[in-house]
Amino acid sequence: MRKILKQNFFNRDTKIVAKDLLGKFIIRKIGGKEISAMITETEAYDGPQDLASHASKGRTKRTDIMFGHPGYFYVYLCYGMHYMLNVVVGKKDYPAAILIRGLDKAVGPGRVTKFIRIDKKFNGKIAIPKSNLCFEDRGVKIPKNKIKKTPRIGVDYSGPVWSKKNFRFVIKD
DNA sequence: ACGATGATGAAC
DNA sequence: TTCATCATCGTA
Repeated sequence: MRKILKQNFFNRDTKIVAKDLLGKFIIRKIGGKEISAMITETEAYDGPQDLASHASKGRTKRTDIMFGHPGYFYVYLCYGMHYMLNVVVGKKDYPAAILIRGLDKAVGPGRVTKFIRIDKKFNGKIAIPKSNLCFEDRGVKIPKNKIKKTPRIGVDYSGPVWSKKNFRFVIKD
């Protein structure tokens, strides 16, 4: 019996969900085949005040998805060549999302989307079992002392407060 | 160390 | 309509 993560998994505190996603598997169905990999690195983008988050610009056509219901994907193009895969968390009207930065088979957010073949068509889609992109709990538990917290990558522009927050979560080793 | 490459948001 | 900027990566 497979345990695909339900929408309520994402309707919790951003940092808790970011930590809990470590050790979970991302499932990508292409045709009859399935690609899966364990999540090893995440980053939290939490709330309208977070200057590193696109949502700090307010509600725009781009950020609208982050203000919506949890469990939806936010995918956008960065540096003109890499798609970033995020999943929206928290209750409706509270803008927050988690960036999937690394898998056991692909390290770096641009490589992640290349590896599981994500593009902007996934923006606004929901992570449910029948979707061709969702998350699964395979019973892997990551003990607390195996989780490393660090500042987020590539967000120096967000100022001394937000760029220094330990919102990045990595499995050690 | 740096260039590729395009969507976004803000200013004009 | 134009402009600076960017949640990165591969090559050097």
